[in-house]
Amino acid sequence: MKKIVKVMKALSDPNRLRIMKILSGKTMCVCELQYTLSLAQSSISKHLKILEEADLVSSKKDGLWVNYSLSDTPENPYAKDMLETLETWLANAPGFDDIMFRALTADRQNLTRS
Amino acid sequence: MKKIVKVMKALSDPNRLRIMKILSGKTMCVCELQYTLSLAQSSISKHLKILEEADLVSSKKDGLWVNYSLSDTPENPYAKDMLETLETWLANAPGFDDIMFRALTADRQNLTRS
DNA sequence: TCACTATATTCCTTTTTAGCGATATGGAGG
DNA sequence: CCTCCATATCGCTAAAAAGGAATATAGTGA
Repeated sequence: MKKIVKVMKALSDPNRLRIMKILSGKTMCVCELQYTLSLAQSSISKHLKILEEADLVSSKKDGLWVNYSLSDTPENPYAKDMLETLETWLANAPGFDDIMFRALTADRQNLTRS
Repeated sequence: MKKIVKVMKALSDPNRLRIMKILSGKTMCVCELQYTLSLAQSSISKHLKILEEADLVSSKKDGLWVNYSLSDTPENPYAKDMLETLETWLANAPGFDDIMFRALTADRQNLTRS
């Protein structure tokens, strides 16, 4: 039951749903999500941690960057079910257009000083 | 997207999940839920309101009592999906034994002064 | 080793939520 | 109309969650 709560809580925040929607389209690093959502970097990191602890998202280091994507093989069965459900929901739900448009121009190369 | 958040938020609280579990077994009035969950009456009412506004639960007056049950024909499609999902989840999830036992002895006749 | 960069963590503030007691509402019966 | 009861709502307090700025961490390249 604790696990159900964890997954539901993770999905009950608009910005985290936006992250799920974005990641359903492509893998992104923290800075790209930060740009897309116009949130502070620490806020993005915190949201990602909550999603990762709910087993909805997984991360993989790539040098300095950390790439986040939807969890491919979630151990938490509730997360697994919700990932399937979200696939349908987020594909059709309104209210994501502006974010998805912004996501198109999020490119770590341009967001970086190097 | 607002509607998704509403449904997820409604399901991200342990006591509201307990209510969903109990109502999946039988229709109950507020005082029976209050007895089963050992919460203040006002707290139960508030939880039920949140669940009802998410379209997960519906109510029907019966004299002085108000009977609550799982929403039979939810208008909110996300609520509909989650009701199906919860049917499986709650049937198997651990952590509800004590509550379900208490629910067995919840009877409005014994909880009432009349 | 040093400087630099992306991300994680900490600290603090503001907002939201859960809980309770007290009061309000509305139906039932005298 | 008046009283009683089940439930809903209000007002408040305490705890949790979201947000940002600042700092810590860890990888990279010189």
